[in-house]
Amino acid sequence: MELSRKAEDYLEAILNITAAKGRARVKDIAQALNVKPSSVVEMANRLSDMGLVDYRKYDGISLTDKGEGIAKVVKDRHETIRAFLEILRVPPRIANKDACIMEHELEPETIEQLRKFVRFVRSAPDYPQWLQHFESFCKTGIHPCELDNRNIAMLLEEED
Amino acid sequence: MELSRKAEDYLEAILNITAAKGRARVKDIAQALNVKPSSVVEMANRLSDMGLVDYRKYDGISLTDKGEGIAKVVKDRHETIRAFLEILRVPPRIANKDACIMEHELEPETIEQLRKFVRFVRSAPDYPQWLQHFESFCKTGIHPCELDNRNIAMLLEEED
DNA sequence: GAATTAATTTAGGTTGCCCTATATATAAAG
DNA sequence: CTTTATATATAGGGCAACCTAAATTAATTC
Repeated sequence: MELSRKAEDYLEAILNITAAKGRARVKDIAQALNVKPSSVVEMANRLSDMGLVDYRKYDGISLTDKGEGIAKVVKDRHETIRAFLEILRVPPRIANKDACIMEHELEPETIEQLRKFVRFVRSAPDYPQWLQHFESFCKTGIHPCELDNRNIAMLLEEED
Repeated sequence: MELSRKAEDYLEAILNITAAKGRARVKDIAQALNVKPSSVVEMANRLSDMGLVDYRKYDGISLTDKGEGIAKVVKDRHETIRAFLEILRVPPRIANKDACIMEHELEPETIEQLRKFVRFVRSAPDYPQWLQHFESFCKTGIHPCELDNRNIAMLLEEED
């Protein structure tokens, strides 16, 4: 009973739309996933057969408990990956888009390491120095720690 | 002329097999990608139509210059992602597997940030302290920097 | 409440990627 | 050089996701 990427995308979209608008209509789902309404109907039937959504014609789509459970796991993965990419200074819109792509099929071990990394950065008492270094590395291509004592001495001299 | 994930996988496999064994035979490619030989033949024809491989029946498959160029870009992405996941302490086999999954479709900006991150870590003069901290965080769930002076004082007292 | 507009559903088709079973070509062994 | 084994190729299907066009139902407006 392996769930496809796309099926996960649909579940996540339904969860988000339901949270935002109370009810997930075919049109909204189609818009969110950039597909045609007929494709949504097709998937709705498939998900309904799997017991993951309740789908009655002309009356929107809602998650079953089982479907909601899965959707929340998917969404949580998504959030982790998005946060992680933003730590790496991927622009927010791209981070979100790529999280959509990465969130499926990665091994649990990998997701877990991403999760730990996010927690690690967030649990630091101050804004981590290495992250500041990473930022300046992104801009200059130079690792601040490469500047050894001699370089620092030179820099100080220049300040005269 | 968008190239599909799978097509990229085939190109990368052909590059690797050619490097290792001199010539990429249908059987080897099938084995590398876990598909049946007939699937390889089908894709070989498609890639040949696109001008990415030279394919003559019963005589193996080789990359054209164009195909080799693409394959090398794909392989480079793969290596970047694999290295990156290993920095995050994802076990090597899983890192490699998940790199296969991630290497397609991520935005160039995201790949670029991963690349920078890998370079950043590698260009550090010493083994980065924050990485040591991340490792102990993975084991203990505690961020070493959370231990402020008081905690350190307590720890020192215990050493008496 | 009849007519129009919008949303949804159905029917039928396409593409990518995979498969099995069968046929054919090449390589190895007798 | 013929037989056998291995590798490759072809034919014919299947399935997931998508599409367009046509039909149907629901909602809105007059």
